[in-house]
Amino acid sequence: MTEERRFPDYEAKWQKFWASRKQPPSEATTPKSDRDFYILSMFPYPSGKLHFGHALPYTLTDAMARFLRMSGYNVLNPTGWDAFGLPAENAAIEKKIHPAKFTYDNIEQMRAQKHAFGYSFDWEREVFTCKPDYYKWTQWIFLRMLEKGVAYRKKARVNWCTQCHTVLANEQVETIVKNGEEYQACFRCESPVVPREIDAWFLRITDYADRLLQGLDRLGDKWPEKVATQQRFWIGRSEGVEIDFTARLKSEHKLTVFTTRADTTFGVTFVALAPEHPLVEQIIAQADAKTAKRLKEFVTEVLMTSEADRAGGEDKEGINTGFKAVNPLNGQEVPIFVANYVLMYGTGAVMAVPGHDERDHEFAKEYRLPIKQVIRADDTEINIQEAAFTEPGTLVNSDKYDGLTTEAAIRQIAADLKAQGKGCVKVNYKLRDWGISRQRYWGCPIPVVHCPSCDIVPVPDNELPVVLPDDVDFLPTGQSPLTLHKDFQKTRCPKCGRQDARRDTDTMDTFVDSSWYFLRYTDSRNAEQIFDRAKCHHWAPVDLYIGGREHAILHLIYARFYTKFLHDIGLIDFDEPFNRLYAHGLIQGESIKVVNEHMNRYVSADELTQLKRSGKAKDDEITRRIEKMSKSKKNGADPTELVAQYGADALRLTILFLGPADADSVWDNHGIKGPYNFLRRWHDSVLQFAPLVEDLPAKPDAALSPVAKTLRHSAHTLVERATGEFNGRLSLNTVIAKGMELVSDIRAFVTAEKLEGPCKGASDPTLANRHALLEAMDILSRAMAPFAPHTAEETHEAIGGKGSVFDRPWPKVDPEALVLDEIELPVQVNGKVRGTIKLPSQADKATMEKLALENANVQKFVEGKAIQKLIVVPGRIINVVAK
RNA sequence: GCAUGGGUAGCCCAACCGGAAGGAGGCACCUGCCUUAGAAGCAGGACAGUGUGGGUUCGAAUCCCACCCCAUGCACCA
Repeated sequence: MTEERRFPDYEAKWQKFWASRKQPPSEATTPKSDRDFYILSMFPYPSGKLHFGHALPYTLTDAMARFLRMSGYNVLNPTGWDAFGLPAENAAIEKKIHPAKFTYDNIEQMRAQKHAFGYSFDWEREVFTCKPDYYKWTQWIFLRMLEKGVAYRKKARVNWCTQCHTVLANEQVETIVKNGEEYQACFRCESPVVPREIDAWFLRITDYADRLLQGLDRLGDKWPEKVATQQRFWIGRSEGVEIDFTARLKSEHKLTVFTTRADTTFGVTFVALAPEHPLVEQIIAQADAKTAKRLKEFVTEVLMTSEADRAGGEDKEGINTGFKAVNPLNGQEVPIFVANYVLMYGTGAVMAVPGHDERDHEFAKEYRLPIKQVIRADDTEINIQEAAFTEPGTLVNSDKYDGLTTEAAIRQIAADLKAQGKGCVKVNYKLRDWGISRQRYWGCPIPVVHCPSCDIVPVPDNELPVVLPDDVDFLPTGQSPLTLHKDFQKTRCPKCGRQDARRDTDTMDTFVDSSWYFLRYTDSRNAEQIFDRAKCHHWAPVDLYIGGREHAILHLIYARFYTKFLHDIGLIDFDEPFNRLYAHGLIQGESIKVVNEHMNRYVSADELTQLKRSGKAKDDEITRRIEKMSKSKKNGADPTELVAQYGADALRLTILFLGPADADSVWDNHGIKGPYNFLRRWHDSVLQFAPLVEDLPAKPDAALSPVAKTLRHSAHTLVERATGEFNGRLSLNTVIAKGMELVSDIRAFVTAEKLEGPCKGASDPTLANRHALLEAMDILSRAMAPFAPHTAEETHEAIGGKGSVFDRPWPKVDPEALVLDEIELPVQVNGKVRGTIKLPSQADKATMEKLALENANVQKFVEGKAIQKLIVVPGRIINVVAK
């Protein structure tokens, strides 16, 4: 494989050529037209190393962008850096490198890697979320939110990461199982998460819940169903009824519960409160000493575990408070419990109906509480003592509501309660407001000032940005370095002028930075405004957004929320940021674990070969698993190394050849050989055949030979398939396969037609064939250009192409070339293939029938039988039904 | 448990708005040619009947029903 190393050489050549003639997309401020296309891949966190999680989406995006440009679109394909974030700060603490230096060094490296892949990004629009010229506008949006009451401050129980010493959003907490133990962990460092009370900034995303939901419907099939479903579930809209019970403590208190099953109100046998419920405090105060003590202990214990952890817990526990609540519908008194399974959702109190709710049923069994049936199944017998019946049905034991259906009863009961002033219809969401405060340094400062007289005062727009100071100490104390930075904090109150005001030391969640970056790209160098309105509308919204499914809820819901907010304050006309979303799959690796007397750990493939050779690992001691690539599992591969070894084109092709880009796939280092061989075969063949088509005289009128027609058919099929996939599912693997086929067809054609030497002029009898060959090679270069741009340039040049292959238009399908003169068709007798017939492709049904029945083998099978039916599917098959 | 996607040759993948599994293609394998030999290359070849069980149909990998397995995400939200 030594001599083939020339690929990387010509790759460098073309990369230089492209850089020298790069034309940025138009800066036009005209309204967006059909020919303007904004394609975007999610910008990366600059970890310093480009991995497969980047290489796949960028390769896909680049292929698409190149295809679109060749097809005549004015394409915007920017990139940038999601550059704030914890790793930089951790590096600062551990390695004493300033986060800024760490980040910019990483960016340098990754930028070089991106270039090596031959990606055609619009670099002149590059954004860095950590630069003041960007985060000035992140702060500016925050101030607008503050004005509108969308940003607010409240004391809140938050998820605290014990390792990162910071607050995490609910969405950033994962359930992790390690050594059989389940716990709530930080999505980034996997350390345990505990609850904590803290003053924090929130964004009122819940106000947008309904619109976020409706927007999903509008996006329709332009977004993957899976992502839309996940977001709907996350928003978790539920319609129900709030019902006012009366809690009888020493005095009477209103106790409101939320239920989606108001029809089961007659089945209530107890009321359960979340430990956080406001009434719990009073109950403890008024309960007898023994109960109060037990309650206090219980509440403390439950609150110690984080909310998510509580949900994961298996046993339902609770304490009977000794107090009763009155059911407003039937006046019945039921006991009030405080229970661990009740969340601070809705009102934090539930009316428990063990007969028709699984959770209440489980709890009732545990504490021997009555289980009452109030719903009857319409067709089956049910035993409510055994298991809860949670389906809708018909009401029983419910007084005047008996006989109503679930649906009707809910409506009726809600109306009756409302009339009595004891309830109302209510919509609840699982979605919570977005806590954005982080007690960290390397993030966007929150632009507010705390004044002893004026309380919270926004920093005036003309004082933005609030710049992150450089000179800070990084100590592993868990305290934000900004809280130790006296000069940063010390400021004058913008409102009253007091000198002893203090800047807020929180920074924003990095998801805030990435919630609007796609808009900044449209005018990324604008120092006066967040973006020019006209420029923004020339490109935005994004036509195609490409990224991983891991962002299905977090980033994508935040970005949609931000877009709606910016729409509401009149900045933009649209309120959905991404017209089409393409969620690419994950490239996984095969991990190998060896368990025997020598070891119990993951090994790399190379290591395994050695171990097997030395007899230290036997087949039955090896476990192979397909898993996400990770260092600890030793199943990673480094795309940059592979580019150095095989070239960018080979890696790009391999990545796209792995399978449909929206499916998960497994990386196999051997897999690169196929595409690599293809590139060489394509390149070598074109170089070998180029003299055959040099300086050809004009195409003669002579008819094409059948072989030449087959070649044209092959070439135009490639164009048809490529165009179809780019405009559709993006199963680019099939397009590459067709390209491989065309190379074989070209080689076969030259052999079959015995083409040799240069053309002998206009009278050369092979001239028509040579033109067919030239066309095929030309189409091959152009149709493969989006995938293997360097090789496409090289081969395009070899057959006399001037300039760049990307200056050529995307090839057009000649419909005539797709029609073959003669086709072969299978003939079935009673569903089994019994023969084939050859016939002109345009043959009519009668001819097909005639030829089919004349076939000797078919006759053999039909003999002695009566032909009952003839099914003729033009161009596909003929089936003879005979008995 | 729920949601979404998926089970086709030793492996990856194609066909899946029903129509020949001469598998589109690739990896690995085998045979020739080339070579001093190997590697590479060139030409060719072998290998599955589509997770399981039913149904619809002239015809099912494709449509319908039930079940099994894998992947990913969410899981006490009343």
